[in-house]
Amino acid sequence: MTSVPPKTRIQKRNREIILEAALEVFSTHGFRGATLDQIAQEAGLSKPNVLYYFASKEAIHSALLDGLMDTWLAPLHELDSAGEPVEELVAYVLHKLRLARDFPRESRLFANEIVQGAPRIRDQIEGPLKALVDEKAAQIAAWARAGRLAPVDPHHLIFSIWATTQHYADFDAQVRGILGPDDPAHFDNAAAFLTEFYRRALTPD
Amino acid sequence: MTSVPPKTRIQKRNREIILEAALEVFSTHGFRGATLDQIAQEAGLSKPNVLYYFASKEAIHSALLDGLMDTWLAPLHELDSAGEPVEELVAYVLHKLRLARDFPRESRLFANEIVQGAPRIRDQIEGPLKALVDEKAAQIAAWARAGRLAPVDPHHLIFSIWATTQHYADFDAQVRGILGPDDPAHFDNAAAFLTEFYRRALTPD
DNA sequence: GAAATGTTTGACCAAGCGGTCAGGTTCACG
DNA sequence: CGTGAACCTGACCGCTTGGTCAAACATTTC
Repeated sequence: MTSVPPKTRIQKRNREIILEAALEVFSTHGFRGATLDQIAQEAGLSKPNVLYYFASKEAIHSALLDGLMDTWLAPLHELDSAGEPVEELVAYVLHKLRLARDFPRESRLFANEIVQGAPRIRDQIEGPLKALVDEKAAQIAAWARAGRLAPVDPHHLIFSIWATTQHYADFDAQVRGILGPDDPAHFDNAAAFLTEFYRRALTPD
Repeated sequence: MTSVPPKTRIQKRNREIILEAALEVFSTHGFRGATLDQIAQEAGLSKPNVLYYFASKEAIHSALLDGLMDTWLAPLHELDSAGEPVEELVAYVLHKLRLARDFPRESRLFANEIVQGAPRIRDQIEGPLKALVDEKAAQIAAWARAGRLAPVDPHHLIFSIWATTQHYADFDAQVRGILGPDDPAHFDNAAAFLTEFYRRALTPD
């Protein structure tokens, strides 16, 4: 928001190294559980050097969250009102599941934040996120009214999609504990299950 | 496990006060984010007094998790192989949703723990929880084979139920941010949505 | 090649942390 | 009502935390 884009290439590189390290640490320990020393070590820099690039621990965390929100919302943007409703929604489910598989740390960063009451991103949730969800919910409701989709509460449908997909990133430790640590296909199985599941539930009679 | 049941009524009372306060604090800040001072203040006791009843911060956290695991597993135990499959599963969904509504702090305590890699309850997950889930998954698979249930991957079905119900406790901040802070019926709406949703998805053709 | 600017660090600090302890207070019970 | 056990607390301790700073080291620029 207020930050000027980094000037030198060293700045650009080190800021990125720090954000990468911070993502690792924040996503596995939460904001308070993470320490600057941990982040510095993970980044291969000294602590004062980390603070040379970011004003504070808070600032690193904010930078991460800001940079992420857009990526996280993107797939919902793609819900196309011109498409075939059931297939559009299934595609959204699979897109979100892919995100959970490829960016689990980002997902857990959000999860940590929201479980603890979203103190730092409340505004983003009540503002742009709510606006986008409301818009897409209206779209889904219109589909349902037109009989092209089983009648569903659109907001709760969206929640269910978030829940079922992000579960594989956020609760990975539990999923792996139950399925066994090395079930390499469990994301594929999840994809198959969710596809079939949402298709059955959403296809109108 | 090793703890002798408290003797005096003062011990019983204060241990309970401390656990109640600790649940509040741990569930909103995570283990590392919570402090003994916070717990002591919330409990209305001095910090040394808290440590008179529990050996350490760890010990309080363990006591909470131990006492909770059973409650959390109970509804899955009730899945009755003699019942009607779809209705049994819908009843399970609603039972879990009620738990999320009535015990959100307990749910968030687990969520915090699992998001951060479940370092303290890995054994419980890979042991008793996995055993119970595998048993019930076999039951569900049998129902599906008998044609009394749509064909589904039983493990992923159970994950989806956990995800969709606990979502309303764990991600409460997000749900409220989107639905508006005072939608008193949102749990009822969720119940209606999930009932309809799982019925459609699980009823065999 | 030197001055100016940008980068890095060891040493340090105040505050907060989990936990201890000596001693005072309250309670149960004969 | 006396006494021993249970309960409670202020003061304190060693350690970690986020953050500072002066000075050393690189890098760019002219």
